[in-house]
Amino acid sequence: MPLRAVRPPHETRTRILDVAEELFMHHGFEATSMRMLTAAASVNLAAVNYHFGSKDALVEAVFRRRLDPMNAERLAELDRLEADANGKPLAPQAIIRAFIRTSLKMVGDTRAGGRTFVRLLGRTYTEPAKPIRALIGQLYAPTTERFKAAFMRALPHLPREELFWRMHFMFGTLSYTLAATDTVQLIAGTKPEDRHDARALEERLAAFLTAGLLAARAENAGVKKAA
Amino acid sequence: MPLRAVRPPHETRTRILDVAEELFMHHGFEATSMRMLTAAASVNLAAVNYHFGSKDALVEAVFRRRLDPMNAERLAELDRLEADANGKPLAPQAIIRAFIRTSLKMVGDTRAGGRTFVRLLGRTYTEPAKPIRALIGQLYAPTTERFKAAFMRALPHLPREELFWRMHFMFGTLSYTLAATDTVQLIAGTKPEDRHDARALEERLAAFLTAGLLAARAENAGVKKAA
DNA sequence: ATATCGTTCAAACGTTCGTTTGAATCGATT
DNA sequence: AATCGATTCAAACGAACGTTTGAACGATAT
Repeated sequence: MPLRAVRPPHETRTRILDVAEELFMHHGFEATSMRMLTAAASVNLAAVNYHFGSKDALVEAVFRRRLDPMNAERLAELDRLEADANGKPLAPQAIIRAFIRTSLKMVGDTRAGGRTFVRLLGRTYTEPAKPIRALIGQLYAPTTERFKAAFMRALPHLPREELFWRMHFMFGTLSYTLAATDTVQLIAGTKPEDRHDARALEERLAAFLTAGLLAARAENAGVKKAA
Repeated sequence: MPLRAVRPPHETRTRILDVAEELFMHHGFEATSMRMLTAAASVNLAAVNYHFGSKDALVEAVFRRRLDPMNAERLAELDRLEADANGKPLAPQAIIRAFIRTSLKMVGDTRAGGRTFVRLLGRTYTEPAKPIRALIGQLYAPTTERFKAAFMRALPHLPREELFWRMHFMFGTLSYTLAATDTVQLIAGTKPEDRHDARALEERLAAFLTAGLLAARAENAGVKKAA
């Protein structure tokens, strides 16, 4: 007779979420079938539909579980910075660090599965499946608005349009870094143990992004024109 | 009696490639079925397997068709710069422009479908499907090696490890920009007509990337420490 | 003990997938 | 006009997909 394991409440739910996070990251949403997912989680095939309703709803649940706390933490860090500043504009790099630190912290966090998620997230920004992107945009909107406002106060002389683009670039660099850090090795040469060191990565990224954000507007001075 | 259209040689092949590029971009690889693909291309369901062998082989063909000329053009531009420089190291921004210009030119090119491809490409870097990524890395390897060498000559005092990371960041910014320019609007505010202006985009990107590449190594000077 | 509620289970549902098949049709060559 | 290789066609293949079903189960409360 088969043993039925005694499980704490919601054990099945969270195990499905954990495994889904992992498999979605490694194979993508579509390529992850309910059968391989439930098998890997050691739950019955029908468990996903019972607990979440559908596969799509599971995808949404995977994102919601992590994204809300993440953005809350980002906003809390920004709140703290602004409280300390007593109404003065913040240093641009401090804002940048407040934004990227939360993500990078999770890169180093192998145990809780945060690393898997943050990679999944970085990849999903550029994914075509529309309802997922819409959800993410919606969950992110309040956070990006707050950071946009902080940057505008910190850089009053930078034209808004230019700021929007540079935020776009910064966001791209971050999400690509999160998504591709150990899947893409187009530029070989980085030491593997280095790639997951959140502290070192924050330094590198903060330096790069701050310089980019504060860059002088482009002119062709000193650049030999090609063609 | 049904008319059979008279087609130039390889018409079917190229039409499949064009439609595949488009559909892969909009829905992803897995979500694009052979049936919708062949229907959109107005060819028989069996045509893909006849001309390409399998769906995977079609994906590979889609990338090969565009990637080889793209990288050839990049290398030609770098060759030209180096010939003009007479052995002197190049200006970093000139190298950056040589790399990004080819991609950005295609963003503006709606007619030939280059824009669709370059978005597809940008997205695929972070995709999990392994054989595709391996193929792209392999097709890109000679190009990135040449550019890496050019950067090393241009920036002899930048530690190699730091250079590798910054190339990684630059690459990420570019590919995210290509992939997400009109699919993600996390940072609202950019004028839509602006997003496809290759010339303006090159200026913005070149300014951002050059500053990032040349950034001073990170120290915490002037940054109020949080926590 | 019995009823109840949330959960798990094996089995099956209809649909869609990528691929294969063998005949029909085309244009070019004898 | 007959032949031949290349291409297109309609139809079918087995496999895998997400989801549904109804019974079995376990713990808790009556």
